[in-house]
Amino acid sequence: MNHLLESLTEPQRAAVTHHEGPLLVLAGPGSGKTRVITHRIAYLIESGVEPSQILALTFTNKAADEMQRRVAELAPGRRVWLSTFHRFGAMLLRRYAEYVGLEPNFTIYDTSDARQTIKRVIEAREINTLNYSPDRLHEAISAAKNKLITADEYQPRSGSMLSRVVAEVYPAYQAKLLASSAVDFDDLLLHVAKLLYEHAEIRAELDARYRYVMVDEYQDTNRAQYVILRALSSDYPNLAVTGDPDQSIYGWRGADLNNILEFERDYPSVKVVRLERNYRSTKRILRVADELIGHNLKRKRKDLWTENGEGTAVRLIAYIDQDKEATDIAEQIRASVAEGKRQPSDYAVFYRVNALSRSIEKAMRNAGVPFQMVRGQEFFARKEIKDVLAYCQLVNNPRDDMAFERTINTPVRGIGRKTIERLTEHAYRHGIPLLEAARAAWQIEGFSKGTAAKVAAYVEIIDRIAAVFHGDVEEVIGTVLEASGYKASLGSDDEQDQNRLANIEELLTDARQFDEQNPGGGQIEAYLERSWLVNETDNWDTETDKVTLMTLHAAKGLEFPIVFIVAVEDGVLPHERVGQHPDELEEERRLAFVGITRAKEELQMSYAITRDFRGVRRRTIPSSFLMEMPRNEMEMLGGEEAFDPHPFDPWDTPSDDDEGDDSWDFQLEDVTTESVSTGDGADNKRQTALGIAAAALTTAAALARAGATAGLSSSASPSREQAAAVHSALPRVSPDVFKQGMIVAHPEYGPGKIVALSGSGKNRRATIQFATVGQKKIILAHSAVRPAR
DNA sequence: ATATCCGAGATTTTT
DNA sequence: TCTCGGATAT
Repeated sequence: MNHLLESLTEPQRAAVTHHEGPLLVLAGPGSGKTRVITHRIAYLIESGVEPSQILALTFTNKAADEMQRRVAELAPGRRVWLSTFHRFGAMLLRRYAEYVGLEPNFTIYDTSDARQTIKRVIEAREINTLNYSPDRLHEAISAAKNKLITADEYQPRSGSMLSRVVAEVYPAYQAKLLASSAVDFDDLLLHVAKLLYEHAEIRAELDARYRYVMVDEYQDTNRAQYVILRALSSDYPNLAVTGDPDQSIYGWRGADLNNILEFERDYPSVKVVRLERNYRSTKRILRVADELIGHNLKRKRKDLWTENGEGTAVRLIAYIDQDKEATDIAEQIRASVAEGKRQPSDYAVFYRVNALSRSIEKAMRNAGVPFQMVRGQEFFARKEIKDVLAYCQLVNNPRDDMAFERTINTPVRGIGRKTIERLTEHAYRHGIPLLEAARAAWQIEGFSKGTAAKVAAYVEIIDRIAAVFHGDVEEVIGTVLEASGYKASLGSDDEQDQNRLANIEELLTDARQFDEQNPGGGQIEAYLERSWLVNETDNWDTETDKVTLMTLHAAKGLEFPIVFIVAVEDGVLPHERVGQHPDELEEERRLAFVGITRAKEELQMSYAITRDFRGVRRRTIPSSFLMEMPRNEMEMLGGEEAFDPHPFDPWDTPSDDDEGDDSWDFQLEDVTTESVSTGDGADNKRQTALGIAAAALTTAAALARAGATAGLSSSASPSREQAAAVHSALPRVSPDVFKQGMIVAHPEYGPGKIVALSGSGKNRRATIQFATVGQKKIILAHSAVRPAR
């Protein structure tokens, strides 16, 4: 048998040997998906397909690099085009720039550049943004672009103020980008999609050229990517995609789950391969994950299974507060490492939001456990790096006004706001880029001799850099540092300057390495492109022996022997900002699923009974997801700390009304019964612990059922009687006790959540989102509204 | 041009 | 509680 197929299972083999026609590989977590892709590439090559006819697309550089490496092992010396979608888009756009109104030397703006540009556009055109931040507007524009809605097609939705502003800003922003010969990340896809759509001959040529297209993480593709892929696999429909609808966690970035759910409809002749065998996790971990995700409606059924051992029970722990949670986790890790049973790199701690990492970090430090946090502060996004590269950017693309504005007075050379204003005005009037306006400084009205001289000196700097532009990257950057005076400006020995200097040194080192790999000079554009599209989050190293701390999103695609997921609480996971749309709740559930399935041997989920968040201590509600997990695979622990007495909570008892949703009642009974039956008389503490955990879960169930989470859950609305009953159990309080985000109860409207507050004392008013009647503005002193807990 | 003060707002972030 | 950005003061 072919050596490429030897180590594969039957379904894997079926996918690898699939030659012509569309292919959908539904790959569960840990099912060897990357192997399938890389082996298929190698297999195609071995069957005589030219490597240049194969195109493989991923979402991250990390994934692309990893695959490239593995393909190189399987098929040495045969390079296929394997890159991220965006890089592929950039490559095509450089070739076909003119078709979409760009210069081939266009600049790629990152998110902050885009935001900056939007800001400038708003100022220049004096657009009334109704207080929507540039950030918010960019998000909306980005969403539109992901949906393939161009600036001139964009229509405001009636009733949406935001969209009305966007309708004004989007075309202006897009015009600015084109005038600057720049694109944002979304344009890299949008322009390509448009290009392929509008130019049949180019589409046909590329379709034929990229005869075999493969896509990883297909569940994360957006509309633009979908259209590009369709265009490239129409005459030669050899599109092979792999993905897992259950791991789609980027819906908020425009990913359209329907792309994968409806793949079979789009390509009727598709061959579907399911990789359901998991090689990663224990049976118990897998069953917990499987049962949880089974609560999603929008999915494709998969039967996950594994030959791995049962493993230990998944732990669910209720801690008294976040510090106990953090210290206990740190202590567990410290102890196992000290005993020599484990090493730090075996562990990972996941959280829903970055803000939750604090207590964990602190505890790790105190326990002396080495750890690394994976966070998106990227090297190329640092100010000093962007400053320096902006000079190169401007020389490479003289129309790049953004780069001009960034560099004109950085380092400071006495060119102030007024001067820039005049330049901008002049440029605007003549329809020329800022750099060109600067070249005409001597002719500009209102410029003193001194001002004009300063501007001329700046232009001189740009020209000096341009003179060496065809040399090595290191030389170009070196010239920037000297000519611009940037390096000299970092002369002080305060920490920040020193730090920046060090980063710049690092940049030079990086440039030198780049030059070695790309000899011959004149490669600055390629270098810039790399700086725009490669982020240094990829520098998370698996080599060093440290505990990994990261968000659930960042965890996708990784695996660890032991995983902790913290703050599995209502409002955190699922996050409180998920809207009323059930799809968003399902995405949160998938996020939990992703987290769980990262674990190979052990998994601990935990919540804190009280948590300090944004300065306020709040009692938490355990995540409703916990109630969707199989109790019999789990071990519920309160730990010492959970035994501390806490205030009587009227909701903290199982509700005994028999109305409403059966499944909830079943869950309640289930929990209660188990908490009692588990105590076999031996371990008293344990019994109490279970009791507390169960009671907490019960509270959550009661809340969820009452709809107290105000639209978060899909549960039915409470009856009037229920609302009144709940309400009467609650104490009356002073108006000033009410806080933003607080869950409250109203005798008539039932439970609700405070979304806004104003005034104090008897003037204190609250805007409350009720589950039943929507938003109401209420004067607290005159109302019977009470805190729910 | 820089210091500092206040208020608003505070998910996730492959590119 | 913390952080970022804008506005104001020096």
